[in-house]
Amino acid sequence: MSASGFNITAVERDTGLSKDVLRMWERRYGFPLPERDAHGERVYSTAQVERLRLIKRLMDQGHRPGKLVGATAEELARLAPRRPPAAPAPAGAECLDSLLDILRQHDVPAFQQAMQQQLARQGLSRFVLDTVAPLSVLVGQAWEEGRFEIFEEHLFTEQTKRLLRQAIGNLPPGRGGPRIMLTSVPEEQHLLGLLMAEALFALEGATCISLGTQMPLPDIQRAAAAHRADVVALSFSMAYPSRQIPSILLQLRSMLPMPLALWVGGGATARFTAPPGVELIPDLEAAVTALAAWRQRQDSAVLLALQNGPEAA
Amino acid sequence: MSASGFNITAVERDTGLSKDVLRMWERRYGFPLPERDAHGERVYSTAQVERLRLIKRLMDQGHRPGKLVGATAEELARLAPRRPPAAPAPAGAECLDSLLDILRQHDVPAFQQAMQQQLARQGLSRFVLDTVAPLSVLVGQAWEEGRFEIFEEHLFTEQTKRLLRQAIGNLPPGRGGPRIMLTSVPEEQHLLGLLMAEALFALEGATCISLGTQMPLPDIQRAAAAHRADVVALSFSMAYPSRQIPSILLQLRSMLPMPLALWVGGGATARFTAPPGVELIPDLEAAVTALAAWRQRQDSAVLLALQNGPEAA
DNA sequence: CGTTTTATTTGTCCTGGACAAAACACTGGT
DNA sequence: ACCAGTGTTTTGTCCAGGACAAATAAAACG
Repeated sequence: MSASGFNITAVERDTGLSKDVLRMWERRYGFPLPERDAHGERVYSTAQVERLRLIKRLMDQGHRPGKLVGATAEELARLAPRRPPAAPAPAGAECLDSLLDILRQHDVPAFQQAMQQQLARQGLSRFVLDTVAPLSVLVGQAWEEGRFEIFEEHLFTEQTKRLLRQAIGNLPPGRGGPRIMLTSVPEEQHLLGLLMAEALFALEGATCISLGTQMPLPDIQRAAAAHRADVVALSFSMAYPSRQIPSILLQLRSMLPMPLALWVGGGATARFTAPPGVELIPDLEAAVTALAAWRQRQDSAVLLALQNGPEAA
Repeated sequence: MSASGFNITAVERDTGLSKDVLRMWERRYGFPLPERDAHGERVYSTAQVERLRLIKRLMDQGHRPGKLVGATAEELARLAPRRPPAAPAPAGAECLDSLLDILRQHDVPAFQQAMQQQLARQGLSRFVLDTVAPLSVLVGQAWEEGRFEIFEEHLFTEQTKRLLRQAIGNLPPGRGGPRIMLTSVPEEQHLLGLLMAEALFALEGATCISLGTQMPLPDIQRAAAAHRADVVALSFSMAYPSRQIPSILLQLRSMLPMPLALWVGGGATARFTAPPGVELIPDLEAAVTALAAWRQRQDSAVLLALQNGPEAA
């Protein structure tokens, strides 16, 4: 229908490739070669944007752009993710598939009810680990492969956020453990991962302070001080440009006092190495582990202080 | 602590000013004039970033950059927001002020509890109209005037979203009335207004389908069809560039079948006129009115159909 | 006084050059 | 055969300065 074209800003937004990269590829590889409007500005076709999105996805899986711009059908064959052999979720696969089916039928009440049921059956912890997490991966894959519309993905995200928030709200307000501040950096708007982590942390009795997404670094610093946080937990989704992450973490690390822990999770964690002083949380199980480790460290520190000089307190 | 400098990407991230703008200002106004590293790349100081953030905030209030880069103390005086003379909320002001105070003290449990209490006292409808709506205006103003940090505003938004979603979830699932699909266009990420509207609609027994924010226009079209929506409700926040809104609405209107109503609300509604076939919802009271009007129209249409030819059904 | 026309301000896009960091390919030693 | 070190290619980001259009303010006009 819409024969409309995309300008370079729109393409940057829709593909996650920066303007500089788009122009560079055009210069070096001759793709994409957009039309120009009356004023000489680039106008990308829908097909080009589609293809760029595919290329970006393959790059996120570890391929290199130079190899991707040539050829066309072979890419589909090469679709095999290079980085993670990624064993598909084994257990409860039928159940997840049936949830996907409900989504595809746009039956909101049925989806809500099925999820509620699943939550009641599994309990919040297993529900997060065994249902929400793998389901969100499946939805992401389905969308990337064109089997899902954007609005179906949005619907899943919105309904699931709702459910998780409600479940978290029903927990007794955490008073103990570390004070964990959860947020994400600017340009990173995915909240679902943070909510899943928060659910698990709250279940363990930690005090969670949820600031939503897109917090500028200086504000993270100020917020951590204002809330007397022991831990700052960040999430970087699969889509976030992983190249920029280490420098962001380095900078944030230098802005925060050392005793404050910095935990980083999300789909992007597979694609970079953490600077010193930053703990990588590759998956949700690791989040629980990190929490336990923090507490143990804390306990032994207290013990040590008592041994060395009880009067110091 | 951090004697570190910011590179241009970090400044873009933390201030919201694009690299192009930063270089342009340097060329035109001579500010900011960052140091250069060994390789000739810009290195901004913390003070410069702070100042840029202040300038950005004032610009969002309607000031122009040319006037802001000169002078230093006068800006603090000029802090007065230029856009809205904005009559302050009259009724229940003390209560709102006390909520603001709690926020300023970063006491999350106390805020949650106070809001819960307020909700129980007022009921959902009045709570939305008399507490959440004016409070979000106040928070917005406080942020613009520098009396609130960004993270305080985010905290308010996040906690309030949580509360509203929970309250909506506790309502009986709407089965009747129009089927209302709520979402926003790309670049518009504010959800709170949509949630407030959803709460009111759900209270009236309408069926709400919430897709979250940032839905591309073609997907709105497809989603409306898939969900058999009677109404598409969009929200444009104060911050959205109002110039672009009419053309977006015109385009969307042409994509949707005519019997489907298109309702548009949010802070931006004061600054543009609606194209034909689009209903403007300037505030939340109007949302309830629009719903009642839709139903009445529907009823009389049914009645008319019955009078003219009952067998047509 | 309200509306149209002109001037100024301001942001975004463009080209093409340069360089560093990462990924890869190759070497020689144990 | 495996590993460490070195050279080469790939790839992304930054820079400068020019151009222009969209947004805003100022001026002219009815």
